[in-house]
Amino acid sequence: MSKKNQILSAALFLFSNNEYAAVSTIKIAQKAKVSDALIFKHFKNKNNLYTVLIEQSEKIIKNQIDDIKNCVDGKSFLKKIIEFPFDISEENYPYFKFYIKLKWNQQFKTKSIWNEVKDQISFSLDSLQFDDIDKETGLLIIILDGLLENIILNGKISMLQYKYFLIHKYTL
Amino acid sequence: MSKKNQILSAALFLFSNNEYAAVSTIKIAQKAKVSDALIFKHFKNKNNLYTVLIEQSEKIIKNQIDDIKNCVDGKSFLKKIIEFPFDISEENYPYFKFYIKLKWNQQFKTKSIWNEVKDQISFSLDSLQFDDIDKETGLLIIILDGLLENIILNGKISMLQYKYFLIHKYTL
Amino acid sequence: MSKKNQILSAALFLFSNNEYAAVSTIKIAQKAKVSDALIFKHFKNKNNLYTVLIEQSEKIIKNQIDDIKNCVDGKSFLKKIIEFPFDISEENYPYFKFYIKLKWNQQFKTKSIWNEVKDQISFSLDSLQFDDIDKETGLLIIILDGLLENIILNGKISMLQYKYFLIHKYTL
Amino acid sequence: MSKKNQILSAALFLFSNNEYAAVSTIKIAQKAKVSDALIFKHFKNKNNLYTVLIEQSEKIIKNQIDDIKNCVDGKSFLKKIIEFPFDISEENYPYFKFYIKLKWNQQFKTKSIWNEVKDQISFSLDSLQFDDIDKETGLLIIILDGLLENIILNGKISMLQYKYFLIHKYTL
DNA sequence: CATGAATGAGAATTCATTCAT
DNA sequence: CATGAATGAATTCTCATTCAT
Repeated sequence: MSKKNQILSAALFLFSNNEYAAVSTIKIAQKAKVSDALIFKHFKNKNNLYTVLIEQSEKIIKNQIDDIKNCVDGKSFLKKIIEFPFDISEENYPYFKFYIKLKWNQQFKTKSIWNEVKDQISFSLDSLQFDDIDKETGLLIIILDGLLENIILNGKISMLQYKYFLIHKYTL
Repeated sequence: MSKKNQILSAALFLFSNNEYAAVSTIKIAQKAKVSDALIFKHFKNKNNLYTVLIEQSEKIIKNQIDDIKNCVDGKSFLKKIIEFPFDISEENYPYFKFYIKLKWNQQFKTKSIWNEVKDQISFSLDSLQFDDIDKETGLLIIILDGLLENIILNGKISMLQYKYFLIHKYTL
Repeated sequence: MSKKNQILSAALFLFSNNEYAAVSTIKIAQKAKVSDALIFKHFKNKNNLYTVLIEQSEKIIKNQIDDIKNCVDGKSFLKKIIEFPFDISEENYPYFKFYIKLKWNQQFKTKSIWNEVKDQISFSLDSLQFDDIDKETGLLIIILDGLLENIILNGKISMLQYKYFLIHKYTL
Repeated sequence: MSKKNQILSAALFLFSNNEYAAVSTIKIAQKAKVSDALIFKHFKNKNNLYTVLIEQSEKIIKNQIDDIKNCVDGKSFLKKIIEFPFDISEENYPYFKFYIKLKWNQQFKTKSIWNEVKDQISFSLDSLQFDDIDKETGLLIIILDGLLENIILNGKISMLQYKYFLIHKYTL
């Protein structure tokens, strides 16, 4: 792994578990086994490193979401989307944790993770004869958000029951 | 308002909108129109001030929840609990924002806001002939959590539609 | 004991065991079981309290020395002066400790404890047929200083042997 | 001189003339013509800088003492040891002043400067037919301590007379 | 590409002191 | 006489960042 990637990886881990201000560049450098000056060779400043991580996370999350977008059938798409929070590889947890936590930070405007699939969710729910598609869509997103957050924070085991429960509830 | 309360109030506002480390005691003092030394007369240190705010928030949130606990009828209780996030007085938003955000902080173990009413939710759902009470309860709590978080972060207006939608969905 | 004396007593104890700057007025007040504001009612400022203690110590030490000055006989006076460091009441140790330590503090010019009896020492040594009275006097004072300092710092027990040794050495 | 040594040197000078707490890191930095942050790059904290100085002083004092230890003849060794306080190079005064003053500080246990030569003093006094070697040794050390302290605090000039006086007294 | 040395700005905290009561 | 509330100044220490090598 290149030193730049060592820095990114260390920073991601630290930022995902700690506040921005609580993660000093020195700590990042130490965790990355790199001199602290090197951080400023690769990134304009701490904030820029943070921004790069945001972009990286966005990209990785988007990629994961894209994997289920090609599902044309409504039922199987909904099943996929409900399973999504449970199927995230644990090595990607930091990206999600980091990104989701961002919503509490006023300075960064982040988009909802589900933005890209919102329409497809609506479409699928429609095909399943749901009324009030907009609200059903919004509700499902709220649920997905909750599942994901719980999994990221506490692990997937305790949440697994809800996967089957929801699949059954939506008759998928 | 006593100077101690000025400090608490300023700190709550700042902490609810910013990271712990990003809120300096000087900023708190300035917002509270008080010398920063005074903070340390009233609180052992910054962390103690933070802890006091956690306890205060816990108490205030608990009080609000308690207000709906005396509702004996299942249907009206569920209605109340769904309306709860929408009925929070805006002046209490900082307490909720502050407290809910805490879940991202590893050092502080916080309880779920709904802990105190979880049993009553189960009981009420049972009385409404729901199957799989445990999971229905968990799901509803996930939804409530999502509603609350959205309201706290973005205001209640955009979420209002979900209040009526859920009341209707649960046939209350 | 008056509160003023409580302050003086607490301050003496603390100053005798710690540096000036390491003894905060708050600690003095706590030890004296008094509010810290009271210190400034009785003393203009911390430095003044310190100065008062210097004067007090000087007086007490002078009083103790005076007790042996009335000894007219050379031999018995020398015996008395050698015994002096061993005869100090332990409750007066703080005064001595406090005062002797002062010599390391550039801002305060303190006189030697033996100043008042220097002439009498010379006189007594002369009566015992010593040559080079001035230097013998200076040497004895160096020895007395050393004894006293050791006793104050480590207790008298380990030094007791030197009392008899010196009395014998000076054939008293 | 390296900046680290500038810091050590400035700190030694300041600490040897002032209390620990009265020597701020800023003053050290100013005297060393260095930013105060640099102090904390080279030393974990102020206390660590102090500790390093203690070790340095111990080493330097030990080295000076070692220089006279190789004197095998009793008489000439005693002469050397009596001359020792007068032969200290003035540029080393701060080390001695700093180290000797330490005995008033409860937190630091320091050894007597003469520890390393105590046996040799006993041995030499024995060879000169003194009785009660132990006490004679102790007494001489008290005298040496007194001489050294006076020299360090007030300069050697006024004490010089005692050098010749003692050499004569011990018939060296 | 990589680092060690260096620093200015800012953080939390302590302290001596004042003042109203 | 005694205290609680309040503060400005100072202190130790951390941090993001720069620069020479």
